[in-house]
Amino acid sequence: MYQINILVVEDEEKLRKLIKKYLFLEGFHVHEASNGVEALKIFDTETIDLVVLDVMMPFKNGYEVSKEIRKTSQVPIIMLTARSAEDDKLQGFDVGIDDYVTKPFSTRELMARIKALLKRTNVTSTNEKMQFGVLSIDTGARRILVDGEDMTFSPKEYDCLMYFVDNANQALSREQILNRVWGFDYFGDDRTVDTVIKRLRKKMGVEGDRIQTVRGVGYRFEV
Amino acid sequence: MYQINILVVEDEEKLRKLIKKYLFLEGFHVHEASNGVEALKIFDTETIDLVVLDVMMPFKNGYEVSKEIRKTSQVPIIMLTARSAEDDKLQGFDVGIDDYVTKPFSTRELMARIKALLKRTNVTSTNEKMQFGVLSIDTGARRILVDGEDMTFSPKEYDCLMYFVDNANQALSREQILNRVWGFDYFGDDRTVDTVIKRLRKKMGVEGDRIQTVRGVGYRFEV
DNA sequence: AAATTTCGTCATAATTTTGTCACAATAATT
DNA sequence: AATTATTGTGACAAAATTATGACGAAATTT
Repeated sequence: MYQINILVVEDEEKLRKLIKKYLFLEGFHVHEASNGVEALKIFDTETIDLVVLDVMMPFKNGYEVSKEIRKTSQVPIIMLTARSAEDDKLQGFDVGIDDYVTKPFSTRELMARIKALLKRTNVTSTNEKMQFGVLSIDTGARRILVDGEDMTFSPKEYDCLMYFVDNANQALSREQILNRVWGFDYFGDDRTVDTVIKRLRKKMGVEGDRIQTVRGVGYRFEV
Repeated sequence: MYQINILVVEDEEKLRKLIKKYLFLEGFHVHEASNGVEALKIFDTETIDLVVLDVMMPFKNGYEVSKEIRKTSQVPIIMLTARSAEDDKLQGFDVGIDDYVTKPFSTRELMARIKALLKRTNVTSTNEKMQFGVLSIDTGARRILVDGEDMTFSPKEYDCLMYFVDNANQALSREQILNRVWGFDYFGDDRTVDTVIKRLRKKMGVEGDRIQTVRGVGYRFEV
């Protein structure tokens, strides 16, 4: 079963570990960050389904982090606030926070809020098996069959294909692809994408031309 | 068939006998202790697979007992708490409690929790005999034959393989493996997993390449 | 207490992935 | 048709990741 990925951003280690443990017991896959910079880094490199974010943190506070995240993503965010001060909440909803939990909170409450938010945002943990012509994708196994043959896709190739599949029939610019697959702090050339596309098409065999070139823009995966 | 041994530590005799009865009906072998000192004594002399531990007990309370146990063992522990007070839980996870049941509880709930925890910690009672090519696994005897030859797997190797078998055809990240096999609070390097995989593959002989490397992620046991 | 086994880390080797470049091919524009 | 812009592709070296053997510490057994 595919696990839901939750990023916990909390500088206080003890609390972070505690939250992690509870989330783990609930079957979630947990990523940890002890500060904002680390959080953004993880967020860019991992597929995160929900973020639990402490407001009060050294260097980069919760609002700044969420503002950064919101530049590229609509991932659900739950904020942990120390006080129940209303102005905190107001400020938070402004920068796109989805829900709040006020410290001190019970873990039960936090779990309930997380589950509710996941439900609200339709995040599901399905071990999907998809089929496109002779192309079979098993996300749980992270395995792809082409014509029944097990085909090894490199991480970049796999992530790229997943991005295409998630956004089938949509023209995706090289920049979009770079942001999502490489992370927004990637500095290389636009045309790196072309090379990965080349390799993808080759490995996908006859299904390779599901990846259509959208001249002047980027590519599109057709279903 | 090998029976799972459960130690029930509860000073109130009536409740203890009740729990014992239900556990017995579920096919478990039950050891009883009415106080902490007795519990530790039994724990040292018997092979115990799981402990059900009441918090409130005269002389030595549940936390003290679990702290003692944790000095030498990672056996799963379920705590019975009188109140649902969260601070109880916080304290408990600190001393290594795996799960909680709040009084009053239904026996059905307790049984469910126990079974879930046993599953989570890979304690199995079934005298299952599995076969993967020339690899035979007898979980009851905790024995593995490779090509008919009895092969000794170290605890880590065995646990790791069991985790793989339970999650066959699933890509498992190093972190997931660490969490399950090493325990949640393990602090070492990710790549410790690699070393165990190396040893596993070697001992598994020709079946060794059932453990596939999933680049950028971890490993997958293929059936 | 001694012997044995297990375990984690490290260094190094082997392998795979990845980005870039140069040039070819193709499409769009003049 | 020629020119220009954009994309396709093979080759290659650097970078990243994984495999593996060795070693000593820790744990377990004798």
